[in-house]
Amino acid sequence: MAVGRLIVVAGPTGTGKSDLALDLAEMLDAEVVNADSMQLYRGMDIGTAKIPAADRRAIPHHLLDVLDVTETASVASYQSAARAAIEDILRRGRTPILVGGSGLYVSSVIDEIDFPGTDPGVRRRLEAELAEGGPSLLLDRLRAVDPVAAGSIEPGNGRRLVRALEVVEITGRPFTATMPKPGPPRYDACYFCLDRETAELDNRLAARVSSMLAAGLLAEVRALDQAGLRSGLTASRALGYRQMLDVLDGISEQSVAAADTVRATRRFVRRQRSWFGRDPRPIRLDAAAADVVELVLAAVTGRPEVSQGRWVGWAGP
RNA sequence: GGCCAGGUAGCUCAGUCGGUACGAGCGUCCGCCUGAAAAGUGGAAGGUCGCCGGUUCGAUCCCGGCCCUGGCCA
Repeated sequence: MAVGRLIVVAGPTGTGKSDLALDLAEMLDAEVVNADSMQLYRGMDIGTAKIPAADRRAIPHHLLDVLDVTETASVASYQSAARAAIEDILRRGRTPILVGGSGLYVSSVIDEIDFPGTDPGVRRRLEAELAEGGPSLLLDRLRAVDPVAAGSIEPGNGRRLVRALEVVEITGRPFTATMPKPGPPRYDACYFCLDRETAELDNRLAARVSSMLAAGLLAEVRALDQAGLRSGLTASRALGYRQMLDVLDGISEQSVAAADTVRATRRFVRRQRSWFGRDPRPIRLDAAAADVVELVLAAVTGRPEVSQGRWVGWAGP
């Protein structure tokens, strides 16, 4: 039963998105498209909670293991790859399910966002200037060339200041520093946001980190270290990986690193909720509800039990 | 039992040579987010400064006693 539209399963990490996607995929003759910035990396398996190939129930998964840890991930390239994968799946008469917790990545697929180009040379120069003069230098410069952007970027956010200046310099046009208002999603997407009660999610996260360690996370990180993980701008910052590198360096004990990872993950969940929470479009589901799969199927096939924008299950976080 | 160090924000600790705690990091809460987004960033709430007395115009800071913690010695 293909439904001819995109299904999106987003939400904070550790809520059970990947498992739900597998269940849905089986029922809908669907294929999974990853929307998780870290599962893009080859070899980052345990720490990203990537579903092992053997457990994928023969359901095709796209955009997993497409980058080397030394490569820098980027939304722009993700956007075109993900859209291409989705369009191909639809063309073949199957159902694409976009699954992941990277808010900007999900948005890049279903929203009308055009990412202006980039120039490594310009970028490098601006970054050097940031390192030397600090953000205030760049902010002053941005004020002169693009006051609107300068007004909406936090004065201390060097990263965004660099990007804004880069865009202005290479395109000659102002930098759009605000996200577009949510409109009708592309691909007629049926958009779900999965969540769980905070206390329950906290427990799951703690348990997940312990089982990652038991499953050999440290060894995975050691192997990736040999493969150049440290030189990867994005991959080396991943939750769990950064902390395990500290263990390898003797900077912290494994137990401390584990606690740090849990804490950092909780902080991440908060940012994810802040991101997804403001989007009025998704149907919010409690992953702990016994009938999540049925609820999703009902919504996807247009039956009235589930209404857009309403919490289903519990009242929401 | 004696000696020493210490008891300040939920946690770890700064600090006040007596005048309303400029506290910090972490945690918590609330935001932002257009080519690093598991990244980057803004803000807020939290304190009877162990307890009881004394000295003083005034004590978290001085004095006495007590309680608690850690260490050392018997």
